[in-house]
Amino acid sequence: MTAFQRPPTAQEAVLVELRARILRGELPPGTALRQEVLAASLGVSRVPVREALRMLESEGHVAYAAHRGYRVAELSLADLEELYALRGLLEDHLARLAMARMAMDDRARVRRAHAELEAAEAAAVPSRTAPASPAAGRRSRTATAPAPPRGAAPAESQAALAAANRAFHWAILRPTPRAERMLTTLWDASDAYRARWFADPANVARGAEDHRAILAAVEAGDGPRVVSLLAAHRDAAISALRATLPR
Amino acid sequence: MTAFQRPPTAQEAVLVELRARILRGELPPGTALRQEVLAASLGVSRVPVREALRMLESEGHVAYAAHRGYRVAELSLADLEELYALRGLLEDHLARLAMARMAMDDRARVRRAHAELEAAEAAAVPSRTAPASPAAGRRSRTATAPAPPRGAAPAESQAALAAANRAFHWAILRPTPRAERMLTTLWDASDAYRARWFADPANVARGAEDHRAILAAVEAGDGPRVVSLLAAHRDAAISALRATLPR
DNA sequence: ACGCCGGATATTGGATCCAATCTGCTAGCG
DNA sequence: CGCTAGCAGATTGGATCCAATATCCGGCGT
Repeated sequence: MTAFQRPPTAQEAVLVELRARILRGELPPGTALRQEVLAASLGVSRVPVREALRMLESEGHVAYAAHRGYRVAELSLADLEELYALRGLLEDHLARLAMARMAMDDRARVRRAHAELEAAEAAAVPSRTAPASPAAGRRSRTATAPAPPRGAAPAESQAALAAANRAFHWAILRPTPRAERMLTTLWDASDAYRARWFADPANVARGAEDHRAILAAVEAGDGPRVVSLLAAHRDAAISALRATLPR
Repeated sequence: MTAFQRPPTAQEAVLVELRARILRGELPPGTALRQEVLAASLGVSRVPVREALRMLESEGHVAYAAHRGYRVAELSLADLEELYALRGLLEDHLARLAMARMAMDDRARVRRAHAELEAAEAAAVPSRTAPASPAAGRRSRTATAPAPPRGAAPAESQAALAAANRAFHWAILRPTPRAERMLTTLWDASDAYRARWFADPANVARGAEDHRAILAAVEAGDGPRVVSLLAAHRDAAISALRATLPR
């Protein structure tokens, strides 16, 4: 019954859709983004596309060169390291703060978020129909969506997993508005790569274990342990991501 | 001989100019930004103005409501507190890191930055021709520049002071790229208010003292002291800013 | 008298059209 | 034979025009 949350403006719609496509890993890093093509593909003129691209640039999702257009931002190794250093700094701080003031209903919220996360994790590993990636070849690096993995589930269930994962962490950290903006930026920056990583069920399973341990520590009210488990969780992620980077 | 660094695109020029006007304190927080007016005032059409405004929105300098336009962002008390909490977190970290690896020529850079800062501070307090603010009245809150303080210097010498101040802190902290983006955002958020604060020579003088003490600690290689002096410096700023806020 | 409804105006959002810039290719010259 | 100049196509940037939405104000009904 929730009437369509239709964005009141086309740019907004374009922005949301493009951001989603980038973070999901369609439109992989490096892809050139032709305004005309995107406009056609979304059924609007080039103007709202341009404005959405500008915003994506400010958000760091696309790189821009004057008169040469936009392309999906790529992640350098140095950038990855810095990203996680900053995440560590912020998340440690937030986790300590949050654990110090964690009340009963906060704990309940974390538990609920974890329940949904487990559901999403289960949904993302249903069939073993995800072998090695289908020899991606050197296809033209342009805005053609790279054919979602066969089967119905993956595309959206992975997006759901990413969302549930983030919600779980957010429930623990309870970031204040500006901190949330920063954290979102930092998480987003690696989402396109993480999408690939989450494609392997084994990785999802390992993450799930981490999450259960973290939940337990939260329930126990063991702040320092939560902090260190989160740090370990990030460390696992960073070394995994290193492998998916160009070289 | 440095040929004009003319931006290759009008949006860029508009972006830079509008941002400067906002951070300088012309276009005070809350001002409504009419696209038509800005476009005329800058000699371009509305299109580049719109795109610049979008970027300023992503940067947090202006607030946007669909179909209702843009206005210069205002700072709430809660926002101010969070701002400085995050600055503290980041700057403590960066300062510790930087002091641990500070080499001789880094120190020289800090010294140079401080010399320029002192010059800027001196230039910003030349004449005592800055009494109480001229009863601002309730003028229509629209994009009319609020008549720069009389005399030739203030407008640009204050901008120079702000720049030199930032350069000094940057020289100490040496932020990595993403950290710099974050810090810039955090500093920018209060610049419009700080502009008012810096209008009073007494405040500039107090800041100058802080800076000298900080420089001394840097030269002495006393990391912990640098960190604590920087913290005190921020504390002074935050309590000063609190006073300039709406209520 | 108060509140709701409807139209006029101003302002923003979007589409189309034109101009400026870049890329790649081809031809001409050293 | 390699390099540079310049031309053609493609793509982005900007301006003008039109549509959609919000605000403001006056009139009507209860």
